[in-house]
Amino acid sequence: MYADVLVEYNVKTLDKTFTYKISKSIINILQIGMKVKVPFGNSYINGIVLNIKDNIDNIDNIKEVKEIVNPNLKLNQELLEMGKYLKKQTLCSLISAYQTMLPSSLKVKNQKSNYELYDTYLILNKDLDVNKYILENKNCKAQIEIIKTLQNNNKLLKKEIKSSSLKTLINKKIVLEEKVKKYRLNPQSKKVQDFPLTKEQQIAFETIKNSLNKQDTFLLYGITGSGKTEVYIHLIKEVIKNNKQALLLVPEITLTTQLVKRFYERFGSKVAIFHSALSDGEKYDEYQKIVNNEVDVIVGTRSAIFTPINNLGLIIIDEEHSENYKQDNMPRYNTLDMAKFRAKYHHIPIVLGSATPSLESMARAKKGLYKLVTLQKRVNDYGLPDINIVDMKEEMKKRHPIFSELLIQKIKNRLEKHEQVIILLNRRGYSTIITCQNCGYTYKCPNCDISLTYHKTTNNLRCHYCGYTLLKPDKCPQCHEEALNYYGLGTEKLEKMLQKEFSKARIVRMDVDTTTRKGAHEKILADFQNYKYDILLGTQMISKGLDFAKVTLVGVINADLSLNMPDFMARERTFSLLTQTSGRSGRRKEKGEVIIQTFNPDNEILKLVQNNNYLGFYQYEMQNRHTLAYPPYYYLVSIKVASYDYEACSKEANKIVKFLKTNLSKETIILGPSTANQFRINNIFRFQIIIKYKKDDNLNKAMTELDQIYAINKLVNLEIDLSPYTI
DNA sequence: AGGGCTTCCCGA
DNA sequence: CGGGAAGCCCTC
Repeated sequence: MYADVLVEYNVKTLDKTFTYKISKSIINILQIGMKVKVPFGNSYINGIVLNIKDNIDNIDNIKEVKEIVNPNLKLNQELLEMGKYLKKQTLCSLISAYQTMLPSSLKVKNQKSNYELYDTYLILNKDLDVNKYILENKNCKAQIEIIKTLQNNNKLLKKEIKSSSLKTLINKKIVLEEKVKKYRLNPQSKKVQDFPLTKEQQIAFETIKNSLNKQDTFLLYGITGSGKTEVYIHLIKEVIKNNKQALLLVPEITLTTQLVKRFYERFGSKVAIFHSALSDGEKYDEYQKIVNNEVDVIVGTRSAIFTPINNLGLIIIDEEHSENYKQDNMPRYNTLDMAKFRAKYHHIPIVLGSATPSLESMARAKKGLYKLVTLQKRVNDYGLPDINIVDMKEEMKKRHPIFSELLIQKIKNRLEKHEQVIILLNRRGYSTIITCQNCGYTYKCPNCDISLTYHKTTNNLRCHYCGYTLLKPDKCPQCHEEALNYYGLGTEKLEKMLQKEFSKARIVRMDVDTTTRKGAHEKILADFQNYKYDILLGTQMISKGLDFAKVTLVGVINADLSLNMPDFMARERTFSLLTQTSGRSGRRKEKGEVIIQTFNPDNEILKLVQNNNYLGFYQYEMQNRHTLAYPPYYYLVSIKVASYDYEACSKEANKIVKFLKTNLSKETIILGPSTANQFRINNIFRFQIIIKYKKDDNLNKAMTELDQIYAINKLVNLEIDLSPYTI
């Protein structure tokens, strides 16, 4: 018998299997999907068995596979196939596909295999006469004490007994040690009351429930506070009734502490959680729980889509519009693609939930490819907050450059009433955008309709899509004032200013800088929940999924920041961000309020946010996308050409465009090469080529070919993204 | 010629 | 990826 083994090295030239003779010692236990240690070159490395066969074409000097690394764990048939699909979707090597799918404790390269944790218990040896031993050792008081305690308790944790006499008893086999496998996370369920579903929720639940054995995709469009989670919970209970498991994906688990807590309360030890903030050991444990069918529900971030759930019954992707579902390094997979693979494999439905569905999902729902289920009301008929838009151009004149009069007055009011406030300042990314402080004008590319980015080194404005360049002007072309300004206010500075304005307020800041330590998110949110703070200030990480009863005011500082990001998705992101953030306000009886500060009060997107008009936004933005040939009307591919050699980089990028023009279909649009968004990082230059296509039968072949050609090129490196979220 | 350093090639 | 072979330069 022979085994085809995929080896651990992630190199394009080794993206194939090697055949080994299976040693007699493991021939009865070796299975496809197992991790093995094999001789390779002149050392030993790990690999995965992809195939077992009886005969081979003659290979000289065939070597033997003798050792299985961890016989308890293997990639099952579904995961093996999903890896191949992942490779096809992202053009990565098969081994890196499998590496991505496995938690770090189980990665192919990993030599350490023992992550199991045990509790050691002590019990009396029943085969020996303990009383006789006591009589014979009357002087050993400490020993007798231990024996007495054990007689009374039957079983004791070893670490509870500190006495050194224990060792003697263990050596004499009077006391035996018993190891019991232990999990690092042991959630307890609580008796909680089920909320009765509202009419809308009931209809949503029934609709999806009727498809539980079908391969349908649902778009659950429910406004903020409409109780989507409760619908999920009811569906999951239904799945469990059918003896199947449910997978609930969330964009960022550290921000969904509240959700996990809710699931722990309902389902207790039947929940496994899976996300990158877990330690290797914790991940290993949770993985084991899943492999051994010990859980009913898996809650996790995008990597949880690869967990070996044997009897999957439902996949829910919450906040489906979130960019976190796309992995932004190799392999650049899209979680929804993987979910669709699994849904097909298990013949089960997918539920996509959001208050602001992505245009793509909504377009598919409208086309009938997805089934649309809507929740239009907040539970208990709590109203949506009132949204005010404040014109900061006016405030500037009144010398209120950061906090408008209205916002200051409303915050004061909340502090007096002992209610809470959330302040959002979305300073993300580092592109510097020029805005006119007098009239709100921002520079846009005439070809691509995205904001131009200021480059200090060359003193010009540039379009990162097509390469359009403009020398930096002194005056605003619209109002001719010298009021062009670069934005650079961050949360840290804002915190200080806020504290100065409200000296007595208790303020907490939540952004990347304050949340790097493990558990920091949880602590900030718990403290805010327990009213240890009056104001929570943060970046977009405070926008999603939070539910605080006392928050009745949300303030958005500088909404223009995200609106003017140089990206065709900027409008969609802004609408979603502002709608989601607004949704944090007034989630109980007290009416909520939102204040959005902007230099563009007439902006269409902001007006749509103000009126809670998602469908209006959908129509408006679909029109834009149609005109400018962006998704969902066109699919995109992004190719980044990177090299430390500027000349080579530019030359190859042009060669690639030529290659694409001859190899892709005539209808496909090829843009570039232009300089990539981050043109020069660590002295590596990056050019970008963008492909827009509707249907191109040649695309896959051309991309694979390109990838092959550049796999061996050491001077130039290609980063191909077949489903970019951002370009 | 032979040592030392870089590049190339290949793995079952 | 990583070890060994081949290729290449340099020296006393």
